[in-house]
Amino acid sequence: MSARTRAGRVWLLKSEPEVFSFDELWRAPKRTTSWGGVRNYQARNLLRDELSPGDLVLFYHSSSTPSGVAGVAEVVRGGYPDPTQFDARDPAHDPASTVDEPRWYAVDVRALGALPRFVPLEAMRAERGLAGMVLLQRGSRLSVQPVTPAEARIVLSMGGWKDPRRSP
DNA sequence: GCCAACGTTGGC
DNA sequence: GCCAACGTTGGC
Repeated sequence: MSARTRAGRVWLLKSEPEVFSFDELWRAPKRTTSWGGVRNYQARNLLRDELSPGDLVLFYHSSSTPSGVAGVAEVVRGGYPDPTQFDARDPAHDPASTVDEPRWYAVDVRALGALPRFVPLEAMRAERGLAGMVLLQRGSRLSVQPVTPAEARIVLSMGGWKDPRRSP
């Protein structure tokens, strides 16, 4: 494993760029956002239990032309109750959820940088080393996905990524 | 816009 | 607990 990913694991987070793009994260205060509104139990479990500060994030643009990995971010705060579930005006409001027993979780994510080269889905499909990626599995829809270190190295290399956290 | 794949809901 | 119906995701 490279030093780049030594400190933590790597995740792929999907977002529709028309709803929230990597560029919007880049321009956000502190380049940070609360990653919430996820209403799938498998993804919820990952947000709540697995994503940890320092973990790397591949920011994937879905339902887009083309779809693909647009940028790199990092987790800066691990799972905490997703505030949107308590907000009656939020589309992700969940009336069945209570503060004492929250059902949904969010993490905070900070942009590290756009990939010098956008990595389209099609290019990832063509890469033998990425054949096992959750993203590329038939019917895969999970919006929070684990990425292996080897897969991350390939995607980051395709994108021309140099980790600013490691640069002299 | 189409539709395959998947997750959730709710009747029984 | 089963499973049909329905809603959503997301590539094309």
